[in-house]
Amino acid sequence: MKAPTLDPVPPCPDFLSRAYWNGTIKMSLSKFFILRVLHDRPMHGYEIAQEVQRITSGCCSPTEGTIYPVLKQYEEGGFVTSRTEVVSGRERRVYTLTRKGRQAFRVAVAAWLEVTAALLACEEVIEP
Amino acid sequence: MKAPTLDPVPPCPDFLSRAYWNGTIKMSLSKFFILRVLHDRPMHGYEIAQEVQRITSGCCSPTEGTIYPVLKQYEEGGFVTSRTEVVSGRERRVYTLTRKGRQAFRVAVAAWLEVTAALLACEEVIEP
DNA sequence: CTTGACACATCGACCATCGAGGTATTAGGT
DNA sequence: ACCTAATACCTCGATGGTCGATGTGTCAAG
Repeated sequence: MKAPTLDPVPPCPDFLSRAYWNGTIKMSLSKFFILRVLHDRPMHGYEIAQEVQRITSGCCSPTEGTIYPVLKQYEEGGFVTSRTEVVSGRERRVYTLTRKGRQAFRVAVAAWLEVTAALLACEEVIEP
Repeated sequence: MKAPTLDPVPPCPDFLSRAYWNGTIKMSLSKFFILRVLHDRPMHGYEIAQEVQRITSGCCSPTEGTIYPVLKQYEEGGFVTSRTEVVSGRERRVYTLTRKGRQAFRVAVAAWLEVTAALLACEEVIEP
């Protein structure tokens, strides 16, 4: 009841659309920006999503399907700790970045900055 | 004859290692940088790999398993054209960026530049 | 005559993300 | 009273990008 066409080799995406590039860009940034916003202050999952969207000007907006598994992974590895809070009757799980989490963030930033240099250089290539 | 351990939920990667972050960073950049190097001049697959590695200071080094499927996709969509050359007895397939390919590159650069701003801001967060 | 660089190609696996679906509570509008 | 939207959490399947292994072949150097 879905696709009559079955594509073992999917066709060409729309490389001309901004949506395509935004999509692929997101692919490695969510994990990074989750560390980024927790670096400022402890937050709960829902808040993290909004905050990431805000600081990236909407360019990067991880969904809940992304955030909660990642937070679980981070907690498993000791990069964040979590505690349960009750705010006006509602329960929420607040995540705090650990010392180890800050270290990880520093490594991530270093890695990204190197690529950023190459990225910025691309701007000049376009209109010489 | 392989893994005795079977992980439906894989454990925590090493978020402290540069290798991890380089790995995830690569995940959306190869397609981008392939356009980038072809923007300079026509190249063949092998050369593209080396050139991408060079301009990204080794940070991004797409393998052949990445490059050839991507080139095929680009050609399908009319973003590159290819012709066969024979250089000192060896055959090679040389790829040229089309007008449409240049357009796609411009869209991609615009998308990346927006994120880059948020990325650069992260540097200042670390040591206030 | 063997080794390593060049050059192309394919395949299975892995991992990050999304979107859809599910469960609850609270606040506000009518 | 009732319904809806926003808050808040969680899980699952599908999609898509990349890697590493594997295979084929040519050429140059030792």
